Formats: sequence, C-alpha cells, structure tokens
Amino acid sequence: MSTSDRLIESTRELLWERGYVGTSPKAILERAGAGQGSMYHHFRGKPDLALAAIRRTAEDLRATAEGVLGGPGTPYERIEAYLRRERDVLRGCPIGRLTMDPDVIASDELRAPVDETIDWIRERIAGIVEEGKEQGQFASSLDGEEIAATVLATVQGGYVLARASGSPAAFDTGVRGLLSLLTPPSS
Amino acid sequence: MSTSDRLIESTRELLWERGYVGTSPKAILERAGAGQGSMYHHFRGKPDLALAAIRRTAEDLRATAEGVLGGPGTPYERIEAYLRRERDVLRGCPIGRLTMDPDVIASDELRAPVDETIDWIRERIAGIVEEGKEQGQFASSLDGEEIAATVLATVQGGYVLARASGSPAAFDTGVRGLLSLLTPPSS
DNA sequence: GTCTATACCGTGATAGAC
DNA sequence: GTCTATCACGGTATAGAC
Repeated sequence: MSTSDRLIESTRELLWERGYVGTSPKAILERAGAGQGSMYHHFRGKPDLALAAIRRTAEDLRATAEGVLGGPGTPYERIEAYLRRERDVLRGCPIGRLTMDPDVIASDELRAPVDETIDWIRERIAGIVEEGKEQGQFASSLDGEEIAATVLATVQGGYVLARASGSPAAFDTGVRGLLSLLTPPSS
Repeated sequence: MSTSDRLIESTRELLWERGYVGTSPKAILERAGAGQGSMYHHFRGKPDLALAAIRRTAEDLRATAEGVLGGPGTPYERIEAYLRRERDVLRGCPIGRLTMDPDVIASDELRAPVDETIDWIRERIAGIVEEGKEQGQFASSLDGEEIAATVLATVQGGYVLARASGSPAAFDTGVRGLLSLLTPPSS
C-alpha cells in the first residue's frame, strides 16, 4: 500500500471514529506512520485529504448497499436484507455521522459525497418499494420515496439510539419495529 | 441572567451547533461575554460545564416531548403530533447529535443524560402504542417497544437525511412514510 | 517523495490581581 | 466573583534538507 493510500485509510478510520472536527493531521500521520512532508506532498491539507477519504468511504458504502439491495429475493426480502445486514452498530455509519460535523456541513465540497451517497441509496430503495407495489407485496397506498426515507432514517436513527444506550440492541429493536410495519399482509 | 446561566446557555448553543469536540472554552466565553476566571470559578472545566449544559437541554427536550405526547387525542394522533411537531430540522437534535461525539460517548457521565432522555421518550411512546393496541387502533401484532424505537429512530435519522441534503424536506418525507405505515386501517 | 525543523495560533487550565 | 497574564501543549501549515 502506498503512502498516499495509507494516509487515506488512516483518515477514513479516524473520520469514522472521531469525525472531521475531532481528527487532526497529527493523529492521521501517526496512524499512517508517515511524516508531515508526505501528507502535504500528496494533499493540499486536511480538507483535501478528508475529501479523498470520504469519497472512498462513500463508494464502499454504495457497493455494500448494492450488494444486499441488488441481491436475490422479493422486494420485501431485499429491504429486509438491507435492514438486517451485519453492521458494526456502535461505530455508527461512516457517512451518516459526517452530517453532524459542522465543518463538513459548512463545506459544499465535503458534503457533496455524503449527500450523493445517501440520495443514491434512497432512490435505490424507492425503486424497490415501487417494484413491490406492482407485485402487490406492498399496499398501493404507500409511496416509494417516503418509505425509502423512512427505511434509511430508521437505520441512521438506529445508530443514534444504540450509541446513546451503549448497546446495539436498540438498533435491532427499531429495525424489527419497521419490519413489522412493512410485513406484507399475505405473510 | 447570572454569569453562570449565561455560560450554560452559551455552551448549550455551541454544543448544538458544533458538538462537544468542536466547542472550545474560548468560544463559550466570547458568546457569554465572560472571562476565563468566571468559568473556572463556577465550573471545574469544560466537561463540568458541558454536563450542566447537557442536563439542561435534556430537561427541556423531555418537557417538549411530554408537551405533545401527553397532549389530547388518540394514541395515533399523539404520536403523529410528536412526529410532526415544529422542529428546527437543519439544526438537528441537540441531544441526539451528541451520540456522534467521541468524547461524550467515552464519558459515562456525559453520556448518561443523553441515554436517559432518549430512553425516557422511548418508554413514553411505547406506552402510548400499547394504549393504542388496547383501543384497537394499532394491530395487536405490533410491539410497543419496537414501534417506539422505530418512531424515535425515524426522527433521529430524519435529521441525518435532512442535513445531508441541506434541506428539511427529507425529514418530512421520512415522517410521512412512517405515518403511512402506522395509519390505523379504520381511517 | 519523505523527513525534520520551525512557526503561529488555538486550546484548556492555572495564578494571582482587583 | 470576575478580570487579565501566563503557561504547556496540540493543531495546521510552511521551509528546506536529504
């Protein structure tokens, strides 16, 4: 792995653990085992390096989501698979957590990959819900965009509940509640 | 308002805007119009002042929640009122956002009021759902604790979606989706 | 391309005058 | 009770040697 890659990977870890405001170049360099010079050679500064790290994390998350949402099964099953997929719940969402970072939100450049990733997953789920409506698995009264937002919000909020209590249980409880509301009447 | 109160209020605002890690004593003092001495006279340091601020915000939030959840109406209507209550969506939840703060989560003392507040609201909603089940407004197959976690998660996650996109719309969309799933079949 | 040295400012806390 | 002075340390960036 190149020095540039090590810097990006270290930044990704720290952004996940401590957010943008809580992550210092010094901490990144220590974790990457690199000196100041390397970082400022490959990147213009902290925001530039963070952008590279966020973009890589965003791509990863998209791929992971597509892995379950694009998998086999009925629309309900694919959404269930998304909701139940293995997660490191107490670590939170590496993309969602950035929305609570004032410096990320203040920068259109840093916020863009966050926005795009969440939006992409939302549209993906919305399409699956519409598919489920056509197949009669979901009530036609439901709105794909709305349910997609609810599904995504339940996940993002589930992390909040879990981290507040210090246990992953609350995440799973919220997911079970949503699934009980989504369960097709036929089953 | 006493100096101590001004310090606490300034801290509350900054914790909401920038989180714990992003808030410096200097910024607090500037906003409160006080000197260093005042702060260290009334509080032992930044964590102590933050604890006072978080406790006050937690009490406020609990009171606001009780205002709608303990209001008039059927169980569904009270939950709807909670979900639809006026919020400064783009500012996020002053309590929920703290769960993404590494230093808050690392401290049992700072995390406690966050945990207790969220837990209290969750139990309050769970009771209302159970009430609704007794009245036949909610399906008996639903679980109060689960639905309560879903409701709270939708709200907390709604803030994430809204802040990612820079618009409150996503919050409302998620709430509408949840309400469409919760709507009593009778109506 | 990577390193160390240096600089400057902000953070968080203490000391002691008023 | 509040102020300013001071302090040690960390954050972010630059310079220049190797």
